Amino acid sequence: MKSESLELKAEMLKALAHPTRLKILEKLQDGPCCVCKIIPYVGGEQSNVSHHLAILKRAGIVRDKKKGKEVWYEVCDPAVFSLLRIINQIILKNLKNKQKIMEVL
Amino acid sequence: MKSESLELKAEMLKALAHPTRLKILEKLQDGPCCVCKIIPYVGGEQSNVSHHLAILKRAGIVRDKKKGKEVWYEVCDPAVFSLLRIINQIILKNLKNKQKIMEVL
DNA sequence: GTATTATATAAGTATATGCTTATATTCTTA
DNA sequence: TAAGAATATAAGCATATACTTATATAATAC
Repeated sequence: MKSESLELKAEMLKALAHPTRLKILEKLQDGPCCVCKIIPYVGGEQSNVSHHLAILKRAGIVRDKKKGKEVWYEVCDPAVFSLLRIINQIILKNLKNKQKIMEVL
Repeated sequence: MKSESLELKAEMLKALAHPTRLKILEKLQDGPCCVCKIIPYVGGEQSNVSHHLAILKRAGIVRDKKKGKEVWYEVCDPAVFSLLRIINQIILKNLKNKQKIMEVL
């Protein structure tokens, strides 16, 4: 992969780097979901959620499908959940290390 | 993990979500490295690189160690590289899917 | 055709982020 | 002690991001 791929990587990471968007992905982990269900799950304004969904879609993380008045979203590549699990591990390890340092002091 | 962990996750992802910082991590993949080596590798102003290193450090992604006038940085948890590999996969898959769609059109 | 529903998009505003220039701090050497 | 090297931090400014309110668009029902 070429050096401009750093830009692509940064773009995708930036698309993931927001609690509301992570919350959306949390919901989509169970499978495709209608916006009408995502909004109450996530909380916040409809337009805000819609905007966050657009960011995820533009980044290629989710895709949408219209069904009548409804729009359903699903994750494009489940590998994104593996990624989030690694983040979990790193954070847990960080917290444990911080605890250890506190015990030494 | 509790729901405030979404904030922690977003924070860490945000710390990763910049091409300069990804470039730094690329350098640190080979092992600990002095700032004096990171700066020319990454390019850009010394102060800018220093600032990016501070962001990575604050996020718990890297740690530093002073050696005389020099400061050496290393990655705290190599799992971050696994994370970056997954990002690679996702992006590659996206590009391939885009290619397929182009062929259909 | 009108009204309602579901959702995307626009516009405005506050805050965050990123880069550059300048400066501060620490360490080493002569 | 002064000078130079290495790096962190401050300040200023431009741009990006995030949220709210308002509006546009498409689908459905009557």
